[in-house]
Amino acid sequence: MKVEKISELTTNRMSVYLRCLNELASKGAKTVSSDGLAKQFHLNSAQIRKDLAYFGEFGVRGVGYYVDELREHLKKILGLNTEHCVAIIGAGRLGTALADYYGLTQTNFSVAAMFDADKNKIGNKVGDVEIFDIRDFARVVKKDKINVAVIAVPAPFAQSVLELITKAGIKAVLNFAPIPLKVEGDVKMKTVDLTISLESLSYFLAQPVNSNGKK
Amino acid sequence: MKVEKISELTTNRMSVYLRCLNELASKGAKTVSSDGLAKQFHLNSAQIRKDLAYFGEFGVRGVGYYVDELREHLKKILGLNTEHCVAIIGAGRLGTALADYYGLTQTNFSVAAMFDADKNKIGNKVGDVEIFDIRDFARVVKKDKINVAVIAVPAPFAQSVLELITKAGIKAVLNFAPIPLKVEGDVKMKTVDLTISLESLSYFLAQPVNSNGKK
DNA sequence: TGATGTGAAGCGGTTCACAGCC
DNA sequence: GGCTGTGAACCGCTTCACATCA
Repeated sequence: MKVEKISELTTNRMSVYLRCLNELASKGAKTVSSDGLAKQFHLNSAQIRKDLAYFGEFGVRGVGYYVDELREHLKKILGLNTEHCVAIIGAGRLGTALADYYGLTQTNFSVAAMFDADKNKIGNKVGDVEIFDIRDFARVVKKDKINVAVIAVPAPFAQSVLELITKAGIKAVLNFAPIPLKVEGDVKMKTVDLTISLESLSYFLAQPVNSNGKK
Repeated sequence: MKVEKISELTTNRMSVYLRCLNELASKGAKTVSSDGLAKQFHLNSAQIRKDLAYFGEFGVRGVGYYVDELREHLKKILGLNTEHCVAIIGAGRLGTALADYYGLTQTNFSVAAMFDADKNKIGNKVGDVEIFDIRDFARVVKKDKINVAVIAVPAPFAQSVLELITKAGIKAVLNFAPIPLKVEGDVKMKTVDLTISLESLSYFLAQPVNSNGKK
């Protein structure tokens, strides 16, 4: 185990490993080797070992990893042993879909509040989640101990929403607005940009295919 | 201009550049330098030049790039000069939200059909888009000339849906199922995994913050 | 023997720095 | 003078290969 900076690529994979282990556990597996994991889930065994080794020596030589034990380690590493309270800013189609999506599938994240500027939406509920006036953002964040924000507003409003989020002291942001945003200070933002994904697929479709069927 | 393999990171950025140029054009800019682009949108000027140079010599030394001209080049490179027909598989919350999302914002993509296995949903419409029986997939794909598929079904069904898509001859897939999928043959798949994004944010939140406010 | 943990090699992408051109 | 296009340097991630240990 080394004390060095962990790359985001590694933390992303940690999340994948946890998912794989959950599946193995549900099938009753007690131990698994890095090679076994790699084969089943199309991963690279050396990478699995290296990623895990950043955080500790979880394996047993000649045996592999104990599934349940490693799951617990991963949950702790990923901070999934504590509950996260999520605010969704933007109660349009995307925002409301996300409200349900997280609520249903993610046990460690719960959507505590939604926000919008549209008077017709304020006060309504999406499932159990109330839509608040965006002007009450800081107050509600504080009251409900919200520590994750999701930006689901149209692109032109995204930067100012991000600043609002930053001012409220939230450190983790998931952004769906298709626009480069400037992040200030000690805030982590992840952007999910569907336009980029689609246009990149479009690029692929526009390429001539070789005779062997590969690019 | 070199003849070499273009990385996906580059094509992703091409999409970003196009967006930036669209914004500049709407503000009436006629020319822009790589440095100007970089400064305004928090990019790297050398990378912009290098990315563009993979596809041609679009710039003029001492001047920069002509905005409208470069936009046209980028659209053509990204295959955005032709219409793409999209099928969404899974008419749940996410699928229906996406149906509207694309229809509203993306001019070169149009959602032609949705699919589900739930008899109660089949025949209904989301906006203008009809929900078909998943068993009619191949037929509808052929009839409507669908060339992009979106997987918005629960994880356990995703692999078999992907195989259905592949069999129907579709080459571009956008996957929202949080699970590693095995892609066969000449198919390009992009995965948008919200669980990974969230858990990676959770990891960040779990880290101790240094006194200088940086990691 | 079998699988981990890890130094070293390999590879790909980013950034630098400058020659070349308008 | 200003900005592009690009070889070279740099950097970080991935993969290999093996010493190490149960």
